[in-house]
Amino acid sequence: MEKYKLFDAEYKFASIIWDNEPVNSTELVRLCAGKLGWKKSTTYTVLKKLSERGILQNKEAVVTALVKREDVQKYQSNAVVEKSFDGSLPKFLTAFLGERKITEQEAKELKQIIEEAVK
Amino acid sequence: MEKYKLFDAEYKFASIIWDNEPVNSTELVRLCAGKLGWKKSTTYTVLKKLSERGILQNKEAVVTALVKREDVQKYQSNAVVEKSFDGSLPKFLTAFLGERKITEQEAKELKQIIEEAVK
DNA sequence: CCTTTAAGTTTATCGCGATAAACCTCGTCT
DNA sequence: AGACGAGGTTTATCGCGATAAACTTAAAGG
Repeated sequence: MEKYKLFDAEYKFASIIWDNEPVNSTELVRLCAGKLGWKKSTTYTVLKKLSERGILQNKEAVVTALVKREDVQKYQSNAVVEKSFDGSLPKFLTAFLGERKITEQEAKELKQIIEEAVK
Repeated sequence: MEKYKLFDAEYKFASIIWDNEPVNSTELVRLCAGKLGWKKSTTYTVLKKLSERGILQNKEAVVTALVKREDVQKYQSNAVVEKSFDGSLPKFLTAFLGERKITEQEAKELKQIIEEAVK
């Protein structure tokens, strides 16, 4: 879904909402000022845009998300693998791990996630 | 390495070089025209910029890469995981797989890559 | 009433990535 | 000599994402 594509600033913004929803809009302005250094107008501008795109919602000063963080993350992860790794997860994994070493414990966790997907 | 950060257009461009190096610069102009729809000047402009950044090299009309595709991919994969998944590979994998199902064969390949990294 | 503050919209500004136009130098071919 | 193509640089243009200034409206409180 193209709908889930968020730009960097938008994603950071949405993250704050996911972490705090439901959140009052004025409170959100305060949060964004603190965490992103944004002015009030910036917060409202971005909020409005994302609302128009059906990502967020602002009803009577109560802001909530209409799409799940997981769905956006899913889109993002797919997009990178698609764009830079020919859509190949193995290629991605190989690149990511590189010479980096992981512990037995971490490996176990990863393998479990993979098992889960084999169904 | 911050040096490995390539923008979208730059990455596509570099990919063409990785796929064809060493490549004559005029030939590269032809390739970019075909694959990216670029004008000659665009190719040279980007080529020069990436050369100044030590990513590529253009010596006597012969273009080669100074950094490995793998290193750039490694940077990119790390960047996404960092930016959108708190640096957690498991989180990334979970998001990527979602409800998607993979075959036994694919799972085996992935697990092998993981094994490789356990050292 | 008058001020203050919450809540929100409309309309810029600005930097930068993406792309190209225009121009230049040299060698070679006719 | 003049044309032509290879090889390349310098200097725009342009769209867009990021951010904000300025203004508005409405409710609350003294």
